[in-house]
Amino acid sequence: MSHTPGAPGPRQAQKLRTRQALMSASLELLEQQSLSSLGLREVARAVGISPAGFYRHFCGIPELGVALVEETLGSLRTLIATILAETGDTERRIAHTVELIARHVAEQPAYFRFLVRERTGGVAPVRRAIATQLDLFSEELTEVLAAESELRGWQPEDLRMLAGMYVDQMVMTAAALLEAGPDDTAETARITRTARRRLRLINVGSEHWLDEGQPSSA
Amino acid sequence: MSHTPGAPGPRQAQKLRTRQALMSASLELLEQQSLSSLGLREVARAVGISPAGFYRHFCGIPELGVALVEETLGSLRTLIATILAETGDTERRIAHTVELIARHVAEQPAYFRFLVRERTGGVAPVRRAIATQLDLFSEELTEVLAAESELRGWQPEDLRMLAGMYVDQMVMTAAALLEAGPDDTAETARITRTARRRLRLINVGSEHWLDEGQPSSA
DNA sequence: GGAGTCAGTGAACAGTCGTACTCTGAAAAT
DNA sequence: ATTTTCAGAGTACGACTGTTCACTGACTCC
Repeated sequence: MSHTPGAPGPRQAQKLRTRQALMSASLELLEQQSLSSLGLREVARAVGISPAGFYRHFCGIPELGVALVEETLGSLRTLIATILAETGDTERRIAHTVELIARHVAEQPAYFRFLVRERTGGVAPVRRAIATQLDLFSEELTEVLAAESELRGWQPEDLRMLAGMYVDQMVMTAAALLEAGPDDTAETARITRTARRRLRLINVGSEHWLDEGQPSSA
Repeated sequence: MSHTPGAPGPRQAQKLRTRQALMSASLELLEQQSLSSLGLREVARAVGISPAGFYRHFCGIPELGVALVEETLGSLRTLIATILAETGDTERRIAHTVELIARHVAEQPAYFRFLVRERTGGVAPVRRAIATQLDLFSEELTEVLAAESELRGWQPEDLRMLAGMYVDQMVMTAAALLEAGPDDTAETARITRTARRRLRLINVGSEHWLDEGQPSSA
């Protein structure tokens, strides 16, 4: 019988396992190419199933790409939450955030490579999925910033602008770290150093944002 | 005879013409896909030459991509020079710069699409070529900023950091405008508005950069 | 325990791909 | 005027592509 809906059963368990295999194999293959040139057969071959079997999981490569977005950004969810919950003085927060990103990029390069590459890649549905997820992240950050005492009196639009800058800054930092590679420790140090300074500059700017009369129509 | 080295002659003139045709056809094809999935035959077919004829101009798609980087960023050279030579008060400079970018993106979407997409794309030589060109642009901007009276006393490294932020900001603005499409005037207006605010925030930050003791080792 | 579901197989389809080869004909060099 | 150069055509090659189809066999449900 096994009326427990939580228990997947050997059938669906195996299906989920190959589905996961398809996705992780794709991530590996995508380190050297981009999604729009990834072949359906190529992926199927990598996991050892026939090309037709691929269709049992995804109706095509674009759909697999969208699924990869969900998984990838889901896996970064804890990283994001950690960054959002960051407290303490600004300098520490910046240093900790950059270090967190650097560590995650070093540990899971494929995830970030996929996101950074396909964010502007040639597959529209995937591009949209990534944009949606990043917008969601940006919204969460906006709410965190709204609770910040230093940002009291900010207009909601400006808060969103600031959050967007932080998000884009993190993505660009990840991209730069990926380009350097994990072995180039000197370049990695240079990138994280610059990333900290950029965040610091944004922070300084936000501290004096209300000093000048910000035109509400500009 | 025609010993004038400047005169191309009908022979080389025709070769240059088909070479140019190959490149512009590629740019069109690349609006819907990325370079790593662009086919040699596909390009040859688009300009009406045989696949073998392609090799008379490029030894492969990656080489064509690198040539595209040169042409694309060469074509943006005047835009960049205009931005660099910008004078006047900050607010005007920001508004003018953003407007310049928006106009160029609307007029030559394919150029920017190619740069934005392949900047993080799957073809390493092209990625490196774009990075080199953008670094060059960043260096030029650094020198312009060094002459700025408001930035007197800045360390060279901080100037490079600031220039890099401006450059990345422009690239991201172009990317956002491309994603919106030229018809969505409301979204376009929203993007340029946000872009102006971002530049303004960076500017405010740079005005107060030296206020706080900037740790030289952070 | 018998019927149905369904992940995965294997073969076949019509294409496309990159590359290599010889050949042509007009421009260039002598 | 004759020879050389060379952009491009044409052909052929083997390999790879996405998609469809009927099929198998282990699981699920009643």
